[in-house]
Amino acid sequence: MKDVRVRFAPSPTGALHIGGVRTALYNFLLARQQGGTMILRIEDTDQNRYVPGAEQYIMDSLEWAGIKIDEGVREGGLYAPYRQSERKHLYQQYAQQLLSSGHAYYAFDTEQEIEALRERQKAAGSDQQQYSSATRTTMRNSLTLGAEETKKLLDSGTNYVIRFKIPENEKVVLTDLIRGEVSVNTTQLDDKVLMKSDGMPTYHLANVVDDFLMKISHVIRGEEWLPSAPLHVLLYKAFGWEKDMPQFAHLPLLLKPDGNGKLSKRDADRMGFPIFPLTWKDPNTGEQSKGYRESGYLPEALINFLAFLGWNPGTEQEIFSMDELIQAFSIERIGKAGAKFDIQKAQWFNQHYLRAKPDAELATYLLKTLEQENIECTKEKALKICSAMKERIAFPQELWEHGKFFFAAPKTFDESVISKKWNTEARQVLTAFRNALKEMNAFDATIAKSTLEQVTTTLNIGMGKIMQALRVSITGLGGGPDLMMIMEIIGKAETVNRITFALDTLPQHTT
RNA sequence: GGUCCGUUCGUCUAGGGGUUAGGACACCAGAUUUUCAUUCUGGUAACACGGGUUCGAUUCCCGUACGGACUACCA
Repeated sequence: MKDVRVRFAPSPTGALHIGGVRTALYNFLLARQQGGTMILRIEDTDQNRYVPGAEQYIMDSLEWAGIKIDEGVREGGLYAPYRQSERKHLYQQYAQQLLSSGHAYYAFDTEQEIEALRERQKAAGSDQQQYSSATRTTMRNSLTLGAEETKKLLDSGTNYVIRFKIPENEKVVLTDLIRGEVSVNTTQLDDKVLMKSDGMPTYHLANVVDDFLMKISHVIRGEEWLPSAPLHVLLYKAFGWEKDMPQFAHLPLLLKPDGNGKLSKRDADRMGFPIFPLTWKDPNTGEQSKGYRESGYLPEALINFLAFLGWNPGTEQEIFSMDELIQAFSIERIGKAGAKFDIQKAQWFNQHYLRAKPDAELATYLLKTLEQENIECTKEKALKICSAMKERIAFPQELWEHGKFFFAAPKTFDESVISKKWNTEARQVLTAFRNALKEMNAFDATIAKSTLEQVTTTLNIGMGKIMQALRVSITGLGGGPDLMMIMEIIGKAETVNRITFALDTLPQHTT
């Protein structure tokens, strides 16, 4: 079996879409599993749509996600260059080959002439393709004009494109690794432009030429390419490369969470989740889109989530590291139907991976946030906070967002807790507890607990009845990590102050 | 419109001629937790429809419906 060589071939027209990340991932998994090569090829044949920074963004995104490139623009490789704009001469050369073998022809039709053809077909009620075996004889091209006239036009610098001459009434069958045999008749195909009038190739030509030259073994790409796959097969045949044709695998699409249709940036914005791996600022509009990274998603969580959108191992294991995915992956187990994008599941994965992180790593993150907020905190304290918080958060930023009370006394108190639990008994216990605390020297979570137990026993009031009140007096909230640990972390003096403040300011209900 | 592709719980999916149609997320309930969350236990919930083939079809075949992709000198 020939070496596995796969490529991810994005176009640098903007940020990398999350669906693109999944495509890259599947390619990568196959390459790694088979001991093959992962190639990043930049498909920048459309000069009008080129966006500065997009290429760098794509590479940064893949790197963040843990998808490593073996050959590419940055890495180099035996088949360089990996940027299609730098391979222009190659496409011209291969287009010439097709021209001389009679598989392609020059076309000189203007936009208006093409438009006129379209009108004629519309009037005739035809369902056929625009420029095809049925209509090419009526147009201005090297087939109808003859060699002499064609040469004259070429020499005079007339604009032209090179079109592929689709064979007449032929059945094209291709085997897709995911969908099985797909067949289509060439009467349904049109004479696609291979070389544009600016001298650049179209996707179809460049893609086939490069995949051949780069010895690509598997073309794994989105389902949106399935309709043009027969054209690509025809191209391989025309070049005489049929035996070296890569195997195709067209991936099911990522669908919007509600309703139907391809997942778009619009949907993501509307539903409030990222669509790009990293934050992206569109240089044209100036619009900024928050990425998965900046939203607190861990790369391992995103990868695990993405891997399961369209693929599954056939076992009941859900948690997979990249290495495990590499082991378990197989194209055969990729599904055929589109997968709706469920951000809740991504959050669950994130929560899982976040919990698995050592406290020290989370503490480093928290400390960085605190620095930005100009809040002092020792490493020991950060460690304790992370340990206390980690079981109840899904994103690292929640360490700070849900843990502000560790650093500042509450200014407001949860109304529903106050109305339900802030009563005479609670005030009694809190007062006694606060007074007892004042008297002591040593203080930690265990002491806080035993002290509170003593107080409640003495006053003969159940601990459950006053816990919420105590919590709200210290954190302002109705929920949070272990209260005794919170008191230990903020310290005795702060605990006493906060209880005192609450007793002084909150209404003295007598319920 | 045409071509191609698809259709199992709300979502991701397993399964496959005879199953109590399995798991996960979400949701709901109970337990535990002195509170919230965690954790644990349990629960609700699916084979798009119609014809075949067959002793038997969710599974195979054909239609229908629905959905999607494509239909550029964009990728």
